[in-house]
Amino acid sequence: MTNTDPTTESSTGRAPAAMARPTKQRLAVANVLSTFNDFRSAQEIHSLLDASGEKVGLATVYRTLQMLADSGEVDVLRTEDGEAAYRHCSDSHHHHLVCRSCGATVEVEGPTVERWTKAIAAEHGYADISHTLEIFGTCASCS
Amino acid sequence: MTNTDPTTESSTGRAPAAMARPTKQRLAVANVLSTFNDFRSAQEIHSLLDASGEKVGLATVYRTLQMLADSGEVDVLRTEDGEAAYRHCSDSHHHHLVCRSCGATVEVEGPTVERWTKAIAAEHGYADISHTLEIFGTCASCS
DNA sequence: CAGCAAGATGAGAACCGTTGTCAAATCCGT
DNA sequence: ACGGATTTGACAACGGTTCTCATCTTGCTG
Ligand SMILES: [Zn+2]
Ligand SMILES: [Zn+2]
Ligand SMILES: [Zn+2]
Ligand SMILES: [Zn+2]
Repeated sequence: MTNTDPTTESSTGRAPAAMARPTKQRLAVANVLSTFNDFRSAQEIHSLLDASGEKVGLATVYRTLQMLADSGEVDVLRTEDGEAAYRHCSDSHHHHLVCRSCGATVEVEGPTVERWTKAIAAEHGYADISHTLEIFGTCASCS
Repeated sequence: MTNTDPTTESSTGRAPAAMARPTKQRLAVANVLSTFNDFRSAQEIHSLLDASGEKVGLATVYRTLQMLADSGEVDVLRTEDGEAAYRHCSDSHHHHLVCRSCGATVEVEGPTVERWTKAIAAEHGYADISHTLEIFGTCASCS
């Protein structure tokens, strides 16, 4: 929320939501991002690029990911051990139901919990709400 | 999937709530934890100990915090930039509403989200449900 | 098309939170 | 007090992320 970016004052006015400059590398990153639906680490994404023949420096991958995250084009989350994981921003916000023993994951969503978090937050005077939610259990075939 | 826990505890039930060994250092850490209500980083906690005269090695602080977290005596969460933050925890199941800028934390709870997670999980055939949920926002005084 | 300045890139170093190492200190039951 | 097991702490090592900066590219102008 703090407006700390002095570089956005182009004479032509507000920049559109498009990528600042569609360089080969940035397109490559954006491209890999569209090949998977789960969250992957920056380094993993770098490897994917490498494996697919695209040669993009690790620093550039980080920079691009950060940039896409800032512009809201990708979702970011932190793994339990502190790594950042990225995923192309899907239109539907959802959570994960993960099997504790085999890892089987189901994507779940619903307005109930979304409403609840917003309500609770508003009730306490908090604004600009976001949340993280993971559900763990034992799946049918592991019971 | 990840089978990385060799310390298989007996399936007899809940872990005992007692601290393994109440050494001077562990008590000191547990003590500082009771002096604040928001989430603090391990290093911050180490500084607090230092400032209060208690000399506890950084490694020990990390170890103790980890241990308390594992035994459920403290809450842990990851800040946006990947650092772990700790806070003394009340015994009842609850979630946190955390201010993104000043860290002010409110414990929240309610049957709604509990019911929702159980229902969703059951709907997908998952049993023995648990969940993690954190809500982030900007508190009233930081707006 | 040549020239140019702002912007982007990448190899590697720097950073920083966290974890590992291991000798020395401490604890505890006997 | 004794001896074995546990814990501690200074410091090294690690891994993810960011910084640095010399070297390209890009987009544009004339
Ligand atoms: Zn399973
Ligand atoms: Zn949600
Ligand atoms: Zn809950
Ligand atoms: Zn605040």
